[in-house]
Amino acid sequence: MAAELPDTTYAVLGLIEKVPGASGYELVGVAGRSFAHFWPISQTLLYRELDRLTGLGWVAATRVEQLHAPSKWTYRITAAGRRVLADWLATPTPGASSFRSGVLLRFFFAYRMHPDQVRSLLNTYRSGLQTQLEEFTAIMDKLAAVSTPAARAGQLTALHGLRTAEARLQWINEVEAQLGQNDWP
Amino acid sequence: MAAELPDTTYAVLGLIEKVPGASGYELVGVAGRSFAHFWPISQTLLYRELDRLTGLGWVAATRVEQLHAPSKWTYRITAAGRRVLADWLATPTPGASSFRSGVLLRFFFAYRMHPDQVRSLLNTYRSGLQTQLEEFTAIMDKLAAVSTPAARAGQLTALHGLRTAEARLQWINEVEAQLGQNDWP
DNA sequence: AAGCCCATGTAATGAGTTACATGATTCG
DNA sequence: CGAATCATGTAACTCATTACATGGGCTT
Repeated sequence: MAAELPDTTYAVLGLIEKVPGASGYELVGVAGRSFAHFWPISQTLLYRELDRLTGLGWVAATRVEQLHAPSKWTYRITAAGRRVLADWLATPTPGASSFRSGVLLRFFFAYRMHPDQVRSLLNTYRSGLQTQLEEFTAIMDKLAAVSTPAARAGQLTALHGLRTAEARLQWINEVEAQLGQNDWP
Repeated sequence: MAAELPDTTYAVLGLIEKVPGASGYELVGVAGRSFAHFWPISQTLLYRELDRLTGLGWVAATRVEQLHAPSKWTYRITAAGRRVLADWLATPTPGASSFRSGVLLRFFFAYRMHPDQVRSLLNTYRSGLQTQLEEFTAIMDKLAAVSTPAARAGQLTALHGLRTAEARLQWINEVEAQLGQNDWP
């Protein structure tokens, strides 16, 4: 059995299936606007995965000359690629998820900080979450107009982010309530 | 200014301040049982950070010979270490957080899968979240008995995980309701 | 004797990032 | 002319993981 590939590889593969004939540059943009919220990747990495996928024969690259812009490579999924993508989608992998939060880490060690400092930490967190909330809401609104299955799925993943952000904003309120009662030190 | 250090370094530093005189081995255990939920680190990495921290003079290492167990190094935070820890805690870094979910990634591309397959994906997710929920609840219960500031902080970070898991379980229910109406294809 | 806990470490590899280079075209 | 967009890539680096090695003591 070949070495297991990272989920990032399949993420790019899935994106190519979803947006056929796109260039690497375009895929960077789409990735940034779609699954970046729960699976961020950098431009360099995406290009590397493109190389890997073509090497594996899971996608086919075609050179396209353009008149009013530089030439580019465009990508399409192959039959083999479609097969492995379906396999990967059907593979249950509960472990493949990671969450790292700098704010929470600080909060965990903030037990002897001044309450005001904790409050400011929470405010930083809150504004970040509020931004997320707006982003996810915007995505849902935008996709509400489209009635494709892909848009449905996108809407629901956005809803996941929305619900998560809401719950965490609620958590901040709970914590602040305790801070208010001088229940901290 | 020196190169910026990863948050992991400060995580270990904070742990040493919290558990003075612990050995590397013990710290691995404590880290796994405490902040691993929002900042997982491996054994090797923790040992590496220990080296770094002693090299920087932020912690002091002392050799301790034991009668019924192998000798060990124990660590204590220094005055300099306490200073940088306080600085780090006060530094707002909203960017330092990352979330990657294999389940969500699959869900995003699952728009042409059979509803039953999606359901099974959601069930995998649900059982993982339920496990988390129990873990966080257990932590909160255990810490409820302790009345130190550190335990308070630990309890509240556990609550963060709890609220997040609850919201996501709710999300699963929402999605399943839509699946039931054959609203998927 | 087998297996677990304590205790620390090496080696190899990989994923992912930032910073930068290049060059064309289009728009104000 | 300068800035933005399109388009791809190199280089260097670091964080982090997995797998493995070692060895003593304790327990069953």
